[in-house]
Amino acid sequence: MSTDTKDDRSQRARIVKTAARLFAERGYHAVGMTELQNAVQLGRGALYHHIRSKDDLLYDIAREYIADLNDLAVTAEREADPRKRICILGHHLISMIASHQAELTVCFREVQSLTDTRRAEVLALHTRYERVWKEAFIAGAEQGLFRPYDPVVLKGVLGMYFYSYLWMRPDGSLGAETISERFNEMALRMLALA
Amino acid sequence: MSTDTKDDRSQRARIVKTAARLFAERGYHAVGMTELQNAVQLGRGALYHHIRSKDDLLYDIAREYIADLNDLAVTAEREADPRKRICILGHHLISMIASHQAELTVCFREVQSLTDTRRAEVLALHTRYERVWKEAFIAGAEQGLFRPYDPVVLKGVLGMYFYSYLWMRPDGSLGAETISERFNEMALRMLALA
DNA sequence: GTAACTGTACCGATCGGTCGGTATACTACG
DNA sequence: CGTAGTATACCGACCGATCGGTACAGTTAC
Repeated sequence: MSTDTKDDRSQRARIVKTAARLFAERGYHAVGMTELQNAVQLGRGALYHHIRSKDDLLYDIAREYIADLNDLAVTAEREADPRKRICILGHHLISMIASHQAELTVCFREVQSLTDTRRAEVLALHTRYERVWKEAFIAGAEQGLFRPYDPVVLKGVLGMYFYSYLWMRPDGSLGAETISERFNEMALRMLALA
Repeated sequence: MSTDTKDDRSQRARIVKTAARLFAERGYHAVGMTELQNAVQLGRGALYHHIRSKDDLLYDIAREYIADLNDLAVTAEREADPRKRICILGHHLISMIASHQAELTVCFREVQSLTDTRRAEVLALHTRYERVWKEAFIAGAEQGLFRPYDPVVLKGVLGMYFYSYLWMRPDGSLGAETISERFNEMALRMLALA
């Protein structure tokens, strides 16, 4: 009784979290609804009482976390110094990956599994996020702090950060702080004038 | 008649190539054998005359291309100068991704879809490949050319290169030469002594 | 009562894979 | 020459299992 007033929302959150973990571990199409229902210890009917469809589950995960990343990016844009802005963006990104690795793994790796319309929507959010980085690079170049803007440099820097979702371990000896500090330093090296 | 002597091997190669493309585009589990048989314009029986199973198809692709990468890495190890060795490794990696993007996408993204034994085997090849890079970093550090070895730097550099399988476009304006040259320069910056 | 929550039995569709059988080409034997 | 034998390439029907999703009755909380 005491634990039952929050049921609906908390059950749904539990389902989404578990789904994200399973999708990240084994891939969206490899995970069946039977497997998910066993993981959350719910019958088929109960499971579908809380969610609309498997596709919606994926959509919700992929959309929410790239949207969160964009929200953080907006706050970074207030920083005028391009170097500091890069560091804030990098710190936010690594922190998000560290604290929501499964969800961001789904976000990065399973976009292709979304239906056409939804994939386009989520990809637009990815593009928007990348644009914030790009504009920081351009601002730095215009102020004479960075080398002239080069899309290859942008992709390289983003690759360095993004790829961490594949190797970072939440219980590993390397904390998010350590990683983001070193990555930020490397990013600034990559951007520095020759 | 005139085209039929080479059938078996070339048909199989065609199937593997098509499968790699489909797996890269939509994911291993999302691609059905019916879709593959339509793509190669063969009946079900004919398809299974050339391959043993869907899993074998994935295994063959994932194994062959990471093995090729390792073969190239072995030749790079002959280079004594760590800086040049990095450049050779980077050039080979980007060239391989550019020329076999679909296969390497499968190789990087679909390892998880392999059965346990095979996944372990392929992952061992990935580890071996990464070790070649690591040893180049360590050699450079020992010779006083690079900063002391740091696993975060290794992951960052590898992320920069690897991530290109997601954004590189074979018909794009950026050639493999351009990309690897700039990435190599950035990698050396990341490794340079402070 | 009623509205939220849950389990079970079930649906059509699709999954990877196998089956018996056919067409064609090459070889061997007379 | 003919013809029987063998191997390869191929087809489409079909298999049991599982897929995502639904219907509905039962239970619980207020």
